[in-house]
Amino acid sequence: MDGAENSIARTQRLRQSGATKARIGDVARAAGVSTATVSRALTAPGMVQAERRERVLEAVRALRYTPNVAARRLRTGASMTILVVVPRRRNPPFFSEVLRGVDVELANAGYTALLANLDSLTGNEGRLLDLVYGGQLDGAIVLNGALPLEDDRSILAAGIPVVGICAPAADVAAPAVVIDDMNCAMAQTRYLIELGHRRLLYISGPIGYYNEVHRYRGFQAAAQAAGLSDGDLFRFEGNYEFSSGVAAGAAFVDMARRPTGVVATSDEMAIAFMSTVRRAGLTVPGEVSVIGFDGIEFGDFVEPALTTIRQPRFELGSTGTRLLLNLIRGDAPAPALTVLPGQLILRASAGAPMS
Amino acid sequence: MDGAENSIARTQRLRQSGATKARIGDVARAAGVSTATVSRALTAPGMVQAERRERVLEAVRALRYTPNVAARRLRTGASMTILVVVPRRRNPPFFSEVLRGVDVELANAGYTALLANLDSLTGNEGRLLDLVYGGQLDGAIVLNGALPLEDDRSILAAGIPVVGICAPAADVAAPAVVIDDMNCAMAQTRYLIELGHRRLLYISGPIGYYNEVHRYRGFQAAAQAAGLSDGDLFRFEGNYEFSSGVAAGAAFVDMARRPTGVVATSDEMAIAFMSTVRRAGLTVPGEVSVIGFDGIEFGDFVEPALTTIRQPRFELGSTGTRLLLNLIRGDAPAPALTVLPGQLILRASAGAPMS
DNA sequence: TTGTAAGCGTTATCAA
DNA sequence: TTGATAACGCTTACAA
Repeated sequence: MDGAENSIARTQRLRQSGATKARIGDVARAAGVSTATVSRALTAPGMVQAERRERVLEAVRALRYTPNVAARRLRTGASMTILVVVPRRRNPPFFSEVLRGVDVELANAGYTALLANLDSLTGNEGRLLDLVYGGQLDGAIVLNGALPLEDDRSILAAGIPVVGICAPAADVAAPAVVIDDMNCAMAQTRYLIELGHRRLLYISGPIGYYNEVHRYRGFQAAAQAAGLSDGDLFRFEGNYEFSSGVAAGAAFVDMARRPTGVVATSDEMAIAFMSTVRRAGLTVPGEVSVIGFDGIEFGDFVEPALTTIRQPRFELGSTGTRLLLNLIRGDAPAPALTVLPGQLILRASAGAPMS
Repeated sequence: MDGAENSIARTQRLRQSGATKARIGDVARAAGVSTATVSRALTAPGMVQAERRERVLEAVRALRYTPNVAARRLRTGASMTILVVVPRRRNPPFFSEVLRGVDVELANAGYTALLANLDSLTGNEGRLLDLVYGGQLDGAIVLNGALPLEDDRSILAAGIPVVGICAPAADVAAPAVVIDDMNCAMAQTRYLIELGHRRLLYISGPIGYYNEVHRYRGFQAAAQAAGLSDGDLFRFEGNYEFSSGVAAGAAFVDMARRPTGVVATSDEMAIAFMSTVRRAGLTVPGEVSVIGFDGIEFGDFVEPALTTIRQPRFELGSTGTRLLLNLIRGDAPAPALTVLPGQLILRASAGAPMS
């Protein structure tokens, strides 16, 4: 409220002192046309006679006129702004690249991204929902399934188009662009098995969530297909972050009969795991082979270089964004699920088990 | 009372069937007050009689009313939105934490962050400036000195408050929050010198930019203070990214008389450098000691763990943001430069030189 | 193709 | 404390 009053007071002062911002009427007067013509010259140039259009544009330049966005939005009802909901601080190298895909695509289409870190959102969901319900958002991109929610309001109930990237938005019939989690996890697991590993540790993401459900399913499927017994399969619950890799590594070192192969569901966990067990005196891939998931660049600079699954991070972002823009335009009905493939990257952290 | 409730019920039914969004007039009618009272009840509750306020709030809930943001902005002239200009894709682990500081602080104050990746901005600066000049931005935070600019428009000319974080915004008299670059670089260098290194390689950031200028100055000052000769000091031009570390490492391996100590101006470069020279057969810190700059978490998981300078990343973000909010409120005149200290983190990548 | 004028949904002013 | 009402600056019927 303070802000509002100050702002108005300030504007008035500016006006009085002559440092006024040009408005459409000023341009109209300067160009000797009506405000309607100015508006058209700027938003639908084809509808204005060339000569007049020139006069208008010249006046615009001369007065340094920029249309007031709030007024335009109020009048048109479109905000050209997209809400991007980002998961807490997890895995910056991964998400930053996805975001770049989102950002580039949005910018190309003339949209602006409003970034909502789910972190700072805690207790602040309301503010965001005010924006959505306040008509200031044309759509939303949800990067990790988690949506801002209040007792009786949700982004979806607001009726704006939503697209999930990396995972479907929670409990929602919104289209999503995801990686082929299950097959990627199968590829990870199969690779270790083909190297000769028969006893495996799987370091999971938060259990119950979309990605984890599918990846674990892939892990199990590959293990079963190879005839591994349940007694040779272990699952350590992680959260994709370094700390989980450290914890898994510590637990691993203490195991009586250690697995020889480790399937991690994020590169961070894989990297922290390797570092931890190596410091405890184990060799990688000698005593334990490790395969990661994500394909962040760091994987190439750790010791040993990380064998992993590369996700098409940029494409996840850009593809999802294009989908949303189509939705907003009311174009084609989007497919419920767009699945992008991952790619196995062979480096040094996985090899044949010592016999 | 009865009348009000009936009225509410009726309106609610109408809305639900008509799928219209409630407006302030609907609430006013339902509560039996004027729109002015509704507005006050929501933005300045103290100015409304308790009993009436209750009636209004009840109607708001019943109608699921959320004020239209565009209208409010148009009327008040305040957008409660801050532009955050982020450098290209560089060093996600570093900037993501700075951004978290920004985001948390902004959210606390009820502001929303508009993220502009300088990457996608290329050729799109105009769009952003339209927003600024269109009155949709109350302030700007610039994360790396680079500002969107057009022939005749710039964020600063628009007259909104600007704050630089990590580096002062280019060519501008805007306040900034930075780390103590020079002293940190001196601390890096001095540490290597105290370990016994007399021949040093400095891997720079992009030459000419604020941080690099000051860090290099610190490097030189420490070297001179220790009486190192110019012939024993080398500078490799980098850009803070992995690729520079790789290039520096390759060049290093080829040197005839190699330095024994390496001062890197980013952790990514330090990490990539270590990895590169190790793969070429050199030992770290045996044959070459390396010290990084930033303090990202990855540094703890590489081999050997990276000795480095830790920047207070979150605080850089939050401090700068508080500064901006003060500026917007018109509070105290901000200091031109707020300098935060770094911290030397001792790990394993630097040791005494082999004699 | 152009101009006139009616809103878009708020909040601030002013009078009561 | 409250209500009527005039902006805020733009776009778009509608009429010419």
